[in-house]
Amino acid sequence: MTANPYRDSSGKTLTDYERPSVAVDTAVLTLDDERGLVVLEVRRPDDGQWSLPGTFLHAGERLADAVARSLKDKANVDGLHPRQLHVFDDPKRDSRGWVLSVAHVDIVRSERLGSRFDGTTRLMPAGARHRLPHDHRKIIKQAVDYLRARYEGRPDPDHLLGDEFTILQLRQAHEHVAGRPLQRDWFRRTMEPQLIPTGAMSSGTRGRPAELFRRRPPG
Amino acid sequence: MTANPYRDSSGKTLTDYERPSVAVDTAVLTLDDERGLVVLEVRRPDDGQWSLPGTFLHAGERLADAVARSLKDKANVDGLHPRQLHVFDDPKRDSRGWVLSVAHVDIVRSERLGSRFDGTTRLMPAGARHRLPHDHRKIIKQAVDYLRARYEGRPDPDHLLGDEFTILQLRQAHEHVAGRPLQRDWFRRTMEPQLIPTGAMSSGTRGRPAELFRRRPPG
DNA sequence: GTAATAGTGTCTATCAGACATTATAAC
DNA sequence: GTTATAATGTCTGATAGACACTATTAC
Repeated sequence: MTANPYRDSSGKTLTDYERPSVAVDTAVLTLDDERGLVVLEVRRPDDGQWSLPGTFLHAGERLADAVARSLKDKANVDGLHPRQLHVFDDPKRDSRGWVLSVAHVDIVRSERLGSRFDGTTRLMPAGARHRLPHDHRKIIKQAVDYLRARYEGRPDPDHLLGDEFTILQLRQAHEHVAGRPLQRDWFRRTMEPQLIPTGAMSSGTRGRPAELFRRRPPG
Repeated sequence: MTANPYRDSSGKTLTDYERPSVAVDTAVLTLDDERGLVVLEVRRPDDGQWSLPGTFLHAGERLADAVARSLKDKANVDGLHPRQLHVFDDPKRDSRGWVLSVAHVDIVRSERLGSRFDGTTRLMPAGARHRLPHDHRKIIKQAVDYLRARYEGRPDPDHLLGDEFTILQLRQAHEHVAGRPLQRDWFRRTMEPQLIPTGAMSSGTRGRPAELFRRRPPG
């Protein structure tokens, strides 16, 4: 028996199967000085419901490209590098039909969201218990869990800070991600081996100026 | 404006979009006394190629159900509880067309694979570098990484052993998953608080009989 | 008896956590 | 000078890792 690339092993062609629509939904997080971790939400034009930005996958499109497109179209945000979290596959989860949704996460400097639309986007605390459609609350929880694990022990892997920063700035970013205060001495001692001092000093601060560091390239 | 549940925000209906086929592929792992972690492979009837068992998602089907169906049909194995790993989404990854594949992992006692088909299934070491289609090597690597993280510090969470076992049996199972020897004293001391002694003893062994334990219910 | 494995005791090096001290800026 | 923050030093309690010793079986 020769292989027919357009048939699977049961002999059916691909189009013999009904196929699901595939969507992407993305939790875009950033830090807010007062509120800590906040998540980007967009208002749907049809029913006014706030939700995570998402879209249907277009023909032949990569998931990451669909995420980028949805963020550009619905929030006017670009340049992100989303990572997959989970596929939500309950056939009844979307009233519009059979829709699989691949949840994604990314976190960016808040300035990267400066271009976002005014009236149709907002930033809400990641822990807020307000109304969201479908599985979006679960997505946010998974996104936060993912980031907390990712940030443990590594100096700001997603560049929430610029290339140079003081250890205080680094610790405050990590505390916002972790959602709890971190021990000052221990934080410095675990991070410093992974940093390179620049020699330059911070200025305009209250007490003794702090040294500026940059991330040590892994390896 | 009222919401139309059968249109998305751009006004297209769901059927206006081309949809991908969605497949599942599963790395089913078990322990082999000699070879350590081994993975279940099936031979495709059309071209004789060995690969991870997989199938296309049927209309309205859950991913976990498709995994269960593929394992029953292609390997005569059932009763598994697969977990998602990753979606492979390269539009050109499958020569038969546009196919997204959701990779899954599970690990079971080897007796659970006792019913598997003779000529069309085999167990191969998870680290073997033999030829596999598509992204199946990546799936196995992710599966092993997932299980190693899952087994760290917890006594056999996926019940590779029965309800009762000695600490030696437990350590050997963990060593096979970890792919390296584990320290005897430390292993006992971290595991024992998570175990309940049954009072019964192992018998028929070489040296002093070992006490049998069962897992302590979490909490 | 010997060999083999189970289980326990103890020492050490490491490290998270806490606290104290010194250094250097703004005011 | 005082106040605030940075940076460093030191102590302590917990624990991974190593080793030794005792206990109990098969042979």
